[in-house]
Amino acid sequence: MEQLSPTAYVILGMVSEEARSGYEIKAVVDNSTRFFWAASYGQIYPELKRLAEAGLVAGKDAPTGGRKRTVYGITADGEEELRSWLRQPPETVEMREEGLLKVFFANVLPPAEAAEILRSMRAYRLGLIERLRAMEQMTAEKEDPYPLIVLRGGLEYNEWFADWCERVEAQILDSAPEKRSS
Amino acid sequence: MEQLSPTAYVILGMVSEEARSGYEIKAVVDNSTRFFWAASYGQIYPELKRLAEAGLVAGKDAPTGGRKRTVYGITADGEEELRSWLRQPPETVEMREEGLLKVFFANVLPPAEAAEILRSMRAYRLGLIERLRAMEQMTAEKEDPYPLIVLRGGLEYNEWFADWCERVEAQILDSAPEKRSS
DNA sequence: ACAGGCATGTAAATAGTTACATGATTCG
DNA sequence: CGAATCATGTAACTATTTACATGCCTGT
Repeated sequence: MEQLSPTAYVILGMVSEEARSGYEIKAVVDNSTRFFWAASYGQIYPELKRLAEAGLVAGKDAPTGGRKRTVYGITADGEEELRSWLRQPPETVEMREEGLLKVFFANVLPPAEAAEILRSMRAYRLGLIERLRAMEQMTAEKEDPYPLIVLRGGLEYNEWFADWCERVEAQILDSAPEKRSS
Repeated sequence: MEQLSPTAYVILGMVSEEARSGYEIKAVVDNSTRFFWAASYGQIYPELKRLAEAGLVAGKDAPTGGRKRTVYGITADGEEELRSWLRQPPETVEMREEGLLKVFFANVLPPAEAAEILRSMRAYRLGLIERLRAMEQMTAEKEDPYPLIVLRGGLEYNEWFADWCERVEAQILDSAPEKRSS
């Protein structure tokens, strides 16, 4: 068996708590890990099949009312695989932040327009903070403490980022040659 | 002309400062933007061709000694395109951080092993900080202030992250049920 | 002579998103 | 009845990395 992709482990982790359908996994991911690891249907459904073939998860019919539905639970092998992955040092660390790229090249713009990039970035981070705060209550209710730890880390990160944007914006405007009235 | 990918703008930005070869672009990216926007040869060379066809960059032979070499410079159209991109609010914001994923699912591990994840993550960030610091001198020498602003932002970010790891590690070990001698 | 860096490029694989198709069920 | 949500899936596309191939030049 070739080794699994990190996205496979998201799914494995998500079904380890309780049996879930592909649809539910997507919903949970969108309300938790998506800020540092997203997953789309295009990944989830094929991956669930692969994991089932590998014997790491097991699907069973669990219709809601008359609506067809398959939930997947983790198997003993799957749990072992999950635990062994958790014990390896993390590898994938990636970031693609178009805003920083724009700041990097901002020298071709006048300072006022460069500052505008920072304002956009800050507004985006403030929006994220609101969404994360809305998720905080729900997450705090579970007995598993780790999702809350991560969520609060996300909040701190975005607060730092928003603050950085504010400081850099001020710095750009401060050092810009100003028009004097005298 | 279909719109360019953000990676195309990295290249456009990189040749806007001075004419550069694909090889040089890769080297500069690896020493600057790669922490928030990477680019590989597999992207750079084909993209340079596309940009040249679109008239946004222009290549010219610039052999070093007898060694064949093509450097690309930005055209007037290219500068216009770059500036107009810089004026749009940033769109792409992505993060894939396997460490946070592992912390998120750490409940299936005993606290001591969960703490180990944080130690790995912190060590990684400390390593990054060293590399960024090594780049700081060189970056500070240029007259364009923006790369230095971004680099220092990266330093602050990684320092925050390393500190967060330390705090969370302590928190996990603190709240773990301890063996008492009495 | 040979190692290492300069230089250009491509093929294949991997990863991931988007958009679409389909259909059932629930709620107002 | 119609809209929203539940539910599963796939095809096409886009993006990106990795690995390889090629060859020249420079310094030891």
